[in-house]
Amino acid sequence: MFSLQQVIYFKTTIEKGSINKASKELFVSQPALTKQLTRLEQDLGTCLLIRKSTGVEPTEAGIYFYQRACIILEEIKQIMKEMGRFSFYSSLRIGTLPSLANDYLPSLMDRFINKPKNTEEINILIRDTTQELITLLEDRALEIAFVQDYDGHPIFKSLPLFQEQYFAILPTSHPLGQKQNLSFAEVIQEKMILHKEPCDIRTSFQKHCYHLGIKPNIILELNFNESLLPFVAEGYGISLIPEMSAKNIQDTKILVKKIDHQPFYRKISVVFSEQLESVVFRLLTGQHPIKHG
Amino acid sequence: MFSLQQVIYFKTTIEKGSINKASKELFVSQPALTKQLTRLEQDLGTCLLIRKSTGVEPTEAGIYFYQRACIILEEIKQIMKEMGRFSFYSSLRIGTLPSLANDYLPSLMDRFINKPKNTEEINILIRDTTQELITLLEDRALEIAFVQDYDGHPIFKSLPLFQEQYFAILPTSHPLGQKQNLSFAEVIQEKMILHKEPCDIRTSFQKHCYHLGIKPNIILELNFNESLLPFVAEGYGISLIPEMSAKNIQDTKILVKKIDHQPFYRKISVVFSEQLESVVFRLLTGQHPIKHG
DNA sequence: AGAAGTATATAACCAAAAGTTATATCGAAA
DNA sequence: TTTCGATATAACTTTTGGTTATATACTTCT
Repeated sequence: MFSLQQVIYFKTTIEKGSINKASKELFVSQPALTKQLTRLEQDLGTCLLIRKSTGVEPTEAGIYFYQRACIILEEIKQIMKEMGRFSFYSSLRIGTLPSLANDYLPSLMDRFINKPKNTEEINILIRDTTQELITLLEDRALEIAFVQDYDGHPIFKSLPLFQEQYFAILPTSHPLGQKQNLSFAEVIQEKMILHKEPCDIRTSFQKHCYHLGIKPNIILELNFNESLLPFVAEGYGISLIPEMSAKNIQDTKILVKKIDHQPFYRKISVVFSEQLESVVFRLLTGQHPIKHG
Repeated sequence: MFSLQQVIYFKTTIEKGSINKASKELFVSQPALTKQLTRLEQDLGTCLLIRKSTGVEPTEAGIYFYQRACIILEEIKQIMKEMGRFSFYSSLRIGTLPSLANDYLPSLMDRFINKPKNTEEINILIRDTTQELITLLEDRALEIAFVQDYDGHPIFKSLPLFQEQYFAILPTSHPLGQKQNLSFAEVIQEKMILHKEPCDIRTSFQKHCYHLGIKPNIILELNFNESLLPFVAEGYGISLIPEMSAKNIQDTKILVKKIDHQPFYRKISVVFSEQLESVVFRLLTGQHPIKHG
């Protein structure tokens, strides 16, 4: 009997029109995918794909199987979701980045917890980097993680939540303080203060700079337990923080400026193991699925 | 993601009401089944089965999943069948027992081959025992086998075709020749001639005797390349042959007698690999599925 | 109550399946 | 032709599913 995994592999391959591309999407190597597709064809006793040097296209049998497979997979997805209401996860461990822990996450939690029958015990764990949170998920020390700039994982599901821009923070005395808004180009010509690796802001900042072909001028690198703010306030240089965190800055020695042109932003996603899809759904919408029977 | 196999395992377990019983039906060990069921529960994030010392019963979630699973599995079965019309099996290797090779199988073949578009090349292979045929299936030297007294296999599908009685053959001079019909009890008190192991007739004959608590009196054991008939004709003893073969006996020195009470019979089945279900369907019904598109 | 009989769970181990990297092959386009 | 993008194959490793042996727990029978 063929496996569901093979069917998913096949579906993706058809949709991408290429074993190569599909293997990337599926987070497996191209030979692994080739092998599974061959096995599926053997199991069904038919040829499903015509292999060309430009990619693959389905045979008549392939088209037929694809159509049926899509329906089945859709049904299964549905069942998985439905099963969520019987979930035995009575306590939830949620991980988050520090910047989301103050406002965003608590507001979600409120809606979630106040619903009747949601008697789950919820533990919130804060970690400085996306990487750390993913590792905790992998170790099953977490069920759900709120992370940034996430680009997929072989075993977890994810849902993009929102984007937000980074803001520049500078000392009040700084010449750029005169301007209403700044551009990214202006910002990176200044002396920058950033945290050392691993650091999500730093990673995406460097990616952004590389993309624009500019080399930033980092003059100070802090450990994660040190706050950027005092160094900026003291005039060592300028730095970047997410909009959310920017809103909370009270320090009168620091100016917060929006970056207008070539905006530099982060994407927030929620990542979770497959069987928790329905719990995440509830968390995000505040809806409680009806229990039947 | 859970696998289809796990779903099949779960379905069987529910239907049998016992992991133990289901494991026998599925041809796997009880711990293997236990493990897969546990994994399925983990994958779905729910408890599906209540384990008792009398067996298992489904939880609310289990009942729900069972219902959905049945539908999905039915659909998949359907798809497998449908895929058969694209099958790349253009030549078929069919194995059979000698007793079926003369009349029964050729009559099937005629109907099959004469259908238009059935241009398959068909090879018939004759082997003396069911065991040999199953081994050839396992080695993929055959696609389909016609066997007797078959009781399931972990990887092949099968379909019972018909039953037929064994007849007694005796020398014309034999005292029992007077009677119209014989009983099994009468037969086994006589001196018996049988083929040596492995031999399907012998195996089921001994099982039947054991079941009735009688010990047969075997006075002569032949190799498979030797025919029973001359020995019976010469009066060494009596023997048993299937009805089909009995009908073909011309020898005037041999009498064929039906066994009336405690009838002793064999079950003929066709065994085949999963993806050939639709071909077997065609073979047995003479119908040719319509090709679409 | 104690013993026997079922049923499921766990442990240790083994074989088969699925994954990986490195490399070959093949056709299309430059 | 050469290069590039795509699939196939080979050799190897890891993971999964399977096996036997054994433990544990609940009925049932004497």
